[in-house]
Amino acid sequence: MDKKELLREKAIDVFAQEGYHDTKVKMIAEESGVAVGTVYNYFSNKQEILNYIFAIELDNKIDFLTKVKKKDISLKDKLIMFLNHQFEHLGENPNLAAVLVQEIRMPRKHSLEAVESFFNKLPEIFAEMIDKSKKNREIRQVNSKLIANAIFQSIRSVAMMVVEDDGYNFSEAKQELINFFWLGLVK
Amino acid sequence: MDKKELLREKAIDVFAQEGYHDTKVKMIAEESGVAVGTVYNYFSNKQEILNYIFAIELDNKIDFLTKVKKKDISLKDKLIMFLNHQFEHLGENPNLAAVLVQEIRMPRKHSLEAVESFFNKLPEIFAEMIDKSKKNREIRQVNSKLIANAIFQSIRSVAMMVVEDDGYNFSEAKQELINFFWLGLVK
Amino acid sequence: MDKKELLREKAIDVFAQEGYHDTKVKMIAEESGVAVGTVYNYFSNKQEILNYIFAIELDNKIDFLTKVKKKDISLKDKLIMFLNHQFEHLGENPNLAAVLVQEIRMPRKHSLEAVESFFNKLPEIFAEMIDKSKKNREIRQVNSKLIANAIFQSIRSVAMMVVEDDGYNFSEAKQELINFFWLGLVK
Amino acid sequence: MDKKELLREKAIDVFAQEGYHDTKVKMIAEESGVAVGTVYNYFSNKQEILNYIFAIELDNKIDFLTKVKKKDISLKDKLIMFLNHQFEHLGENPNLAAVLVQEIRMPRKHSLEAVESFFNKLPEIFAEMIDKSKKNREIRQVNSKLIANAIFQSIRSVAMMVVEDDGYNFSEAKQELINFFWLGLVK
DNA sequence: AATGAATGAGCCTTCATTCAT
DNA sequence: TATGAATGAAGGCTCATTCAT
Repeated sequence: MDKKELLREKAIDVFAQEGYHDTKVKMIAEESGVAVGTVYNYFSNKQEILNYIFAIELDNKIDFLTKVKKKDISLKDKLIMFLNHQFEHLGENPNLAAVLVQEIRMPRKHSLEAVESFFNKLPEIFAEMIDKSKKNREIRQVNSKLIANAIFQSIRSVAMMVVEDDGYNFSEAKQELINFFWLGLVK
Repeated sequence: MDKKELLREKAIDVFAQEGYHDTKVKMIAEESGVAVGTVYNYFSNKQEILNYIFAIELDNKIDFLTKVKKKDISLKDKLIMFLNHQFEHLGENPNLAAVLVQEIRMPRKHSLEAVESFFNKLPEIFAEMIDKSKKNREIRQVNSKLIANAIFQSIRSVAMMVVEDDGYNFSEAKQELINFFWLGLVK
Repeated sequence: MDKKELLREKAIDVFAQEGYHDTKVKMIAEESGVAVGTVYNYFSNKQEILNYIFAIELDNKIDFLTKVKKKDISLKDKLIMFLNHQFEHLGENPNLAAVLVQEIRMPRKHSLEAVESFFNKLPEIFAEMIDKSKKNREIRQVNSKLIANAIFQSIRSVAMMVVEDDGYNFSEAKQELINFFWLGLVK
Repeated sequence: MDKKELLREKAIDVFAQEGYHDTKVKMIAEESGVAVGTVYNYFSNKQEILNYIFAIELDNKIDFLTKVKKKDISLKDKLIMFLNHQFEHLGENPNLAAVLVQEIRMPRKHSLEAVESFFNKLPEIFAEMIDKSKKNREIRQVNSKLIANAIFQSIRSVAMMVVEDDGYNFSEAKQELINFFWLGLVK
């Protein structure tokens, strides 16, 4: 049994429930059925736990996006693929969604490496996809970075809404966003 | 001299610089040139300071949005008005922008009243504006609440980008967003 | 009432009783009748308390030795003056004696500033006194620094013996040391 | 290969480098190339490691001093023999010297058996040698125990100086001390 | 209204020690 | 005998909040 993975999963639950700042390391330990000290055998401190959670997601998403980026399909289809992947993943892990959304980049202050990357690298890849599509004359001329950010944040926020509020379902949300984005982009 | 207002302004600076959690009440007192005890003569606790900051902004924005909502102009023009107002305001108060963006809603947990409202009421008003426009057949049929949220978060995130990164200017950002949103909405 | 002085005095008692490492900051606080936090209003950390104790003694002793050094009397009389001063002071503060003796210089490792100085500066002044006496042909040619150290440590150790063991009295110890040192030095 | 001996030697190195309190048992294990658990197969706890180091030295020195004591030679020659033995030994094991000097007796508190003995037994044997010499009218009447202590501490402190500071050599230090002690003692 | 010293609950982290393998 | 992951008691330190002046 991979204890680090166990701790990561339980940490997600506790962070989601309590918020990072109100989470005591002891809670994560108890939730995981281990002693506090054990947590520190796998993470050097509390921040590292959060960082690790983001690092895993970052890897996961970068892998996926990089693969999607290379595909010879329309930007719209790429967006669809990402939204599918994203919403499926978060739908299965609502607590993870909560953690990813609740934590924010601390502007002007050094924050955790993986958290920082999460908010920089991912929109960057989006921007590259948009750029490529611009060159292909598939979409109109837009400021790629800016629009990539807007899209990235929209997705995050809508994901949260859906997870929080039972009135929504992922499939509807997905359709809405795709249409919204696509019409906003297409010539 | 209104001391509460002084404290609010200095608190914005410190929160922006340090983040809410890393800000010590003493920092705000020092920045304001008063003793810690004085802070507690105007705010019952640290959270209340943040809450007050959001409350002021919330009032400001609700007032503005309510007025805009009533106007007999197109949704696009309403969006333009809001973006103008928003970006002007934040451009003059980059630290305020940082505070408003850095703080996040704490899902599933009781958070501060005004902060909560900020993230609920404002998108709600947006949604109402969108609804109205839908009825007028000005725009296509969209899930108002969902799209309102996406727009609201996009604006927040782009505002932050512009404030953080000198490579952007508000006027360009505004134009990009308006086009993006409008094309995404219009029939 | 000078609280820092109160804390210093109580800290001496607790350090003497328990040893520095076994002393909990809470013990000092309780002994002083204040809350833990109060200790940290006067000292930035536990080490600083010990450092302050040494700093005070260092100042005291440097002042005294510097004055003695300047006097136009024999080295023997200078030693007598120092021993008188030293043993009187420690006789009145046995706990202080215990603290000063129990803490030792950590060779090859950076230790506390005042503690470090205590073990360097004081023997240095001794060495200077010996040097002067050597030049006056009052005593024989010795390695001043080395002998100064030997004398300094002898005094420390004997002071401890006397404080610990009721079988001795300061006056006898003083006489013994003076004779021992002096015969060892004189031509 | 005697593992207990290996552990003792490596422990001396680490204690010398870090000081007893800052040494983690894990460091000793790593330095020795074994697992932490293994350390506990040879020593019941951390204190026992230090105690064992002192016990070995104590035995060594008691053996030597007892033999020297019995010899039919002058006290001066006995002191010379001890200093020779001492400085040779420590010169070959500077880290050992550091450990023996850095640790101090904890007055008024139960400390480790061998450490305690080290600071009591050795000066005691010295005192006996001095006593014998006093009876033989070889030296003047002195308080044996007190002077024995002074000598013992002087040697410790000077040994440390020499080990620490390359400016000294054992042979010079030895000569200085012998002269100093002897003149201080002789009629 | 202003002050700022005092408070003390509470949390992160350490690390000597254990014990199942 | 050797291992090293697991343990959990314990302590240094923080900082929001209070309140006597």
